[in-house]
Amino acid sequence: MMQDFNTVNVEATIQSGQVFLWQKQETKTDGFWYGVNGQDVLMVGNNGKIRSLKKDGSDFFRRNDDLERIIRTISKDATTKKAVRRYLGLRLMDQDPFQCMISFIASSNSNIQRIKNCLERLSKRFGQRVEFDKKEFFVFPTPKALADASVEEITECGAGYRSKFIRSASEMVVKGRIDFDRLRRMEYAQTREEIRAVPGIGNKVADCIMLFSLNKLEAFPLDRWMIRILRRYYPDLCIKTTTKKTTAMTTITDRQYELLHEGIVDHFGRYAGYAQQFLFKMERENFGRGWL
DNA sequence: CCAAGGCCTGAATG
DNA sequence: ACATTCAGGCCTT
Repeated sequence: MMQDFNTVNVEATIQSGQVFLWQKQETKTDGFWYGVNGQDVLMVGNNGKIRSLKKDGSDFFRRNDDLERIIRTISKDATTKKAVRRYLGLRLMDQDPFQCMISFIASSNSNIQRIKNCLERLSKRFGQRVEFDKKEFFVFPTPKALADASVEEITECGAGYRSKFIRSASEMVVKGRIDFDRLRRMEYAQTREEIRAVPGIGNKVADCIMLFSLNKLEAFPLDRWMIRILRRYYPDLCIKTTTKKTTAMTTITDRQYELLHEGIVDHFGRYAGYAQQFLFKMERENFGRGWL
């Protein structure tokens, strides 16, 4: 049977935990989405067609990826095959790196709704107001805008103890200590090392930033959910790391994270990040938690 | 290298 | 109502 690898499932993609500043607009006939991506505002129809304020020509849905090949590569077992079949059309997005970095620094020890609130308030306070489709939006703050903000002001946006991380990270970008264009061209391991030097960026956050905005498809964010999934469906992969037989032990050390990631790339291959996205989506749906 | 504790906050739970 | 728990981690002992 011939499968369609070109159609993007916009709703599933936007609601897959990769992005936070998106809103659905319902009409009588169909729906579409508006989203902030860095200094740009995007409008996406259910057909996946994008209109944007800046028309920067970026490949937001990564349409240049060879999905047929990628899916063939990651479909190494029954679990992945099932997840891929169920969510065919789910994509990784290629986000603005600065927004992505701040978003995931803000995400630690938090939840979707609160991350959204925080990022919306940051944008409204420090981002530029723009009009698009006769509607008002606040684009994401520039690195300079957040670097110039006080920690207290960032806290007022609901970032909590992460506020100082957000400001330091922004300063590092302004100073060129973090250079996204350069990181984008570098290898996974070295990129990881550099961004992990940013306060507030640990293993999981680093993998999110790399996978969602720096074109590192072997990045495989291991959060509590993914670790749970791996323990259930891929116990063999976990043997190296989890001799502990605990109940809900879903935190791992740096060393364990590294070993587990190696095992994952061995198993799924160089596009492991796509596998993560499909598995994550499936498990979240199975679990049936309110999501937005 | 590993374990434990603290951390902002607010929605969900009892 | 009110208190407590918990959430898609990270940093410091």
